Amino acid sequence: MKFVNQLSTNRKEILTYGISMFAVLFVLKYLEANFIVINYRLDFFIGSIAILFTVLGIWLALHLVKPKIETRIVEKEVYIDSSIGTEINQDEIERFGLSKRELEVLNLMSAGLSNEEIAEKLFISLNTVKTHSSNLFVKLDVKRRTQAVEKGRRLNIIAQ
Amino acid sequence: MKFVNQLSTNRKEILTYGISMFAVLFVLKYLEANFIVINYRLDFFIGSIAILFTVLGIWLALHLVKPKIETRIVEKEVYIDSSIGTEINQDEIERFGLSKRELEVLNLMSAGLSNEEIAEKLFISLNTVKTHSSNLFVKLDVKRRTQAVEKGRRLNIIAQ
DNA sequence: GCAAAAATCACCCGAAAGTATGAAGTCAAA
DNA sequence: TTTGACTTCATACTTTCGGGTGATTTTTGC
Repeated sequence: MKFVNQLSTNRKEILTYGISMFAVLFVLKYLEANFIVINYRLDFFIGSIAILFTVLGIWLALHLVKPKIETRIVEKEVYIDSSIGTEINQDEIERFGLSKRELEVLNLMSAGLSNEEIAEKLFISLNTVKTHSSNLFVKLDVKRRTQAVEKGRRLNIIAQ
Repeated sequence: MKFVNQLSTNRKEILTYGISMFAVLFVLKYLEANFIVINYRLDFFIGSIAILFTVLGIWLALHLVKPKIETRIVEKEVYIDSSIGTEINQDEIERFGLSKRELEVLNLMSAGLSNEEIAEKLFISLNTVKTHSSNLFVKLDVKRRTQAVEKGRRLNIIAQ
């Protein structure tokens, strides 16, 4: 199928889906055995199933599709001062051993986003953002996000 | 729901989905009327419906999700005078009606200080710092200190 | 193929930040 | 003189941040 190559092999998602599907089918079997729904309103019943699994499919797709963009260190304008270079200092990034994700988090931090907003933007959970930022603080040897931003800006790690 | 805002209002897709859904339900009604499938293998039947609508849901999601805009790293080099960039914009300060104290707090914030540290530095209580920062956020129309710092920097309100 | 690094997520807990509200003193301008 | 902006502080409350820990999965380099 067309979308197969767009899907990642996230087993947890698939497992969750499988379990929910079996759970629903199990309930159906129960209902069938007890003649509660089946002889009463089959069309309504089928409709519910359809809607339910449509939602499930949508959920599945949205969680399995890999977000296309990974890195977006966007620099609309690079202001170049005649004396001081405003380019991003790759050496400093390596010196502090910052990962790609940590750098993304740092940049979004400097844009004033909360952890929650960063999580939404990067399609990851709030906890993960916390982990990244926590590691970032250790690596940069700072205590707060404002300090991290300040240091990152000073070292030209952040897109100005 | 969470994914709603990720969806575009593509009416053609929705229409197609609606039509297919009704078509399937129509077929079901036919089968029901003719007692072909219903009494035979309901579980298999339901399973098919589930799979069918799951696929439909996946298809729907994949076609409704807004294509992520690929952001290119366009480096537009803008040469500027070193004097202009570092000058504090007094007009902007007045435009937002920032007081002297609020400005001090903002500057210390941008240096990465905590409210506690700002309080010590300015010889005022923590509560007062909170009041100043709170008023500052209202005036700058921001929600967080990081946002305030970002905006302040962008408007050249903060000493670089 | 396997070990290391990176990325993901969860839970708990305390600290810091931020909101809301009220109040009181200073000081300049109307 | 009184009005209004500024500064100061407090209490109570909610939200967000950050530390610590542990775990799984994915990616990557050898």
